Amino acid sequence: MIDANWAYYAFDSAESLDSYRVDHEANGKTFIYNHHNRLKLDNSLTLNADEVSAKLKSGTPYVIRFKTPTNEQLDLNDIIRGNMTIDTNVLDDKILFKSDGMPTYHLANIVDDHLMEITHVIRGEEWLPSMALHILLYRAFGWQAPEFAHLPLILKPIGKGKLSKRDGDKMGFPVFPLNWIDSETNEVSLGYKETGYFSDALVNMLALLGWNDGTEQEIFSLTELIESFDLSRVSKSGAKFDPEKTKWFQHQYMQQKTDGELAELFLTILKGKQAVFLNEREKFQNIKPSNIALFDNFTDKKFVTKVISLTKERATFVSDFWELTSFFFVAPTTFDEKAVKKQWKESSSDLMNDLIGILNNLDDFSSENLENQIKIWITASELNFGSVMQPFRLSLVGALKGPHLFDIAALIGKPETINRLKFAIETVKN
RNA sequence: GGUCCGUUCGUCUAGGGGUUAGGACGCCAGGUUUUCAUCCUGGUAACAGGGGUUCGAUUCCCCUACGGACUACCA
Repeated sequence: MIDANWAYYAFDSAESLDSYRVDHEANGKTFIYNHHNRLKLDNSLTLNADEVSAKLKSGTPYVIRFKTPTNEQLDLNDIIRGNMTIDTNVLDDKILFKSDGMPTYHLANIVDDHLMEITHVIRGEEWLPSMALHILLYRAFGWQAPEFAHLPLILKPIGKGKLSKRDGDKMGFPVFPLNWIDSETNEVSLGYKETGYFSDALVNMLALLGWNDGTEQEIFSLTELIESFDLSRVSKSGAKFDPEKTKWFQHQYMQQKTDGELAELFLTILKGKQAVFLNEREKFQNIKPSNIALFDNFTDKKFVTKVISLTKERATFVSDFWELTSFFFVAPTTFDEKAVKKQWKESSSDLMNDLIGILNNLDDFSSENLENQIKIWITASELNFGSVMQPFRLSLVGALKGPHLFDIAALIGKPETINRLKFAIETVKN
């Protein structure tokens, strides 16, 4: 490039350039190393050949700068932004080769991409100002330039500027795909994977951030994305990142997974939970003998799959399942105080005793039959539905939450259901 | 400061010379439900401002404002 007059040696020291910058600034001007002043500076354009080779021989530090052409309106085409024109006179003579013998990004990038036969350069908008230089570099080498697409930036959810790792740490959402550990502070920034996001949900969210296919479809499988994604439909402006919408995507993908797939994932969490309870087995045994029988459920894929089917729709992450389903595996040992106060009336113990009587006589403990029989009893006894169901739920779950109560009873089975009712009658005092 | 890019509900966006300016997230209300959720239905809410061009502008052009990027011997 030097031989072809596309570049030149520059011997200016960092200090001298700095002082030029300071000088210019003091006069309200901006110092740019380009055609404006390259002929007044210390380089191979101003020095004669002998002086240059003397400097080089003596080991004087040098860089190699690009000799930006002058007085040209450069037509640039970006797949996303369309046509732009840049006046080459405003460009500076970028350093191509550093004094440490290493190329700068600009040189390395062009050479590397050319050698790798890159056809499309797709990168962040922060590179847009460098595009003119890169096009010029391709021209200088006599290489055909690839196509360019400058993607809009992802911005902070609140406040100004582009999204940074720090924002995620502050506001409690991941920024990186995987955990990232700061090598200096050892601080860990949680990644999407570790937080529990499915990769296809994350990809879908990212794809829709600044792009859509023109229809109202928002959920795209990877295959659909490959089919319909089109750079020319990417929007030009930056997009504020929305953690809530990201969660919504994750929830959608959660619902698409089969109960079996989710059970498989939950099973690994359950293994750890089971270990905890096994460690406390003795203490636990004193409180609730009935729990021992349930330990098998921790590893029973069929059982876990059913549990998932009852609770999937309310889960966003696999890690939500324990909170949602722990009562399927461990009987409640305590009862939500507020709920007890509100729903466990004076008559509740007697009602639950009566309920035990009804349940004892049931051979068919399916959810449907339970529901039918209990409703018949409630109607016949002229009871209030809630006055039975609320203490019943409290007994089985320990709180006023969870899926259809008869499904819960059917799944944990008759002996366990009755055990829990008995325990509640003994324990809950109002 | 300079150069470049951008600007439709709070957010992500569709649209594009004549539209009731559409969808999604969020929020609010109602419904479903024995509970908490989920879910369903409905509602809220936008063309940055000013000039042109035009019969007509949110859409095209210009200016301003605002936002963003870059402005290193980092990438």
